[in-house]
Amino acid sequence: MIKLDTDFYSRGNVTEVARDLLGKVLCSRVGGHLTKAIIMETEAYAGVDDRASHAYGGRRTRRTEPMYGDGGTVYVYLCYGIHHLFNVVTSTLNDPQAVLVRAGSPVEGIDEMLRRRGKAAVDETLLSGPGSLAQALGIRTDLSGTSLLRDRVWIEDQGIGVAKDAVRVGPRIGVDYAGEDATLPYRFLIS
DNA sequence: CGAATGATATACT
DNA sequence: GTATATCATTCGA
Repeated sequence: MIKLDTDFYSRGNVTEVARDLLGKVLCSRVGGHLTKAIIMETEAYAGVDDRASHAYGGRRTRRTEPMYGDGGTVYVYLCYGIHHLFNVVTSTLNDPQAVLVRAGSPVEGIDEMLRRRGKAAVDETLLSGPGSLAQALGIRTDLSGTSLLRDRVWIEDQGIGVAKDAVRVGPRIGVDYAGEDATLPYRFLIS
């Protein structure tokens, strides 16, 4: 049970980090509740050259500021007015690369996840979809800009192995507006 | 399949 | 400062 550190996040290769995050355990301690989930699906957002990224072309606003932080910074933002999307900043200062966590598998604090999601029993939709995942773990925009090296949100390596042929790669979801960059194989998921 | 939803970015006054 | 188009989605038919 090892908390991932800066070396993991700051490798400077987003797609590699996105791939390696599969099988890791995303943990949060919010409102006194501990929740943990195995990461099942990720997407890489490759900085200023990626049209799907908020930081495309070096755009820099108050919302995207955390993306320009050091590796291991948390970037949470609101989409469609409702959904909180959880991202992990990879790479180093002023190199805005990030990994979006899209889906997970519940490990701990399941009762609390159910309560936050308004569900009575675990089903496959509990942690599927970036908005749902963030909601179940209690992740909201107030966590944006915090560090994964602290104790509110972090990621552990519990030694869960992911076979190479169990990883599926494909184009990212919901980024049609990004033109050619929408077809890049930046999406990773465990089948 | 289609509507809801509200913070944010951008272009104005 | 104010207005409006936009959006890395979800849920209910």
